[in-house]
Amino acid sequence: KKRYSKSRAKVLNPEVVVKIKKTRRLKANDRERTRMHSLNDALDELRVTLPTFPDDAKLTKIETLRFANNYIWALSETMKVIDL
DNA sequence: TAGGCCATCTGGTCCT
DNA sequence: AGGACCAGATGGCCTA
Repeated sequence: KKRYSKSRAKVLNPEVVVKIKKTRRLKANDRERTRMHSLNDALDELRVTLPTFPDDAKLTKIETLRFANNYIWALSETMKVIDL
């Protein structure tokens, strides 16, 4: 006697499978978009921390990261001097 | 118009 | 299993 009635591997209409895959992808895309937006928000917060002239063009992502790195380095050097 | 920047989609891998 | 993270691909927009 076979009893797959409770089998997890339900045989689904292939048309339905395609539909499920599509909706999963769309959902994943949506999450990915949200994730990238939050990354960009963090980058924006970092930008306002950095000292720039008001009429300067907005720093690009890579510029922001490099500048931040450089700025932190400069500040820590300053601290070293102060500590002397 | 070539090159840089960016947003988005996608499939693979890792993590919970 | 499903979500998070990641890197590559693609296409749009801008400007030197």
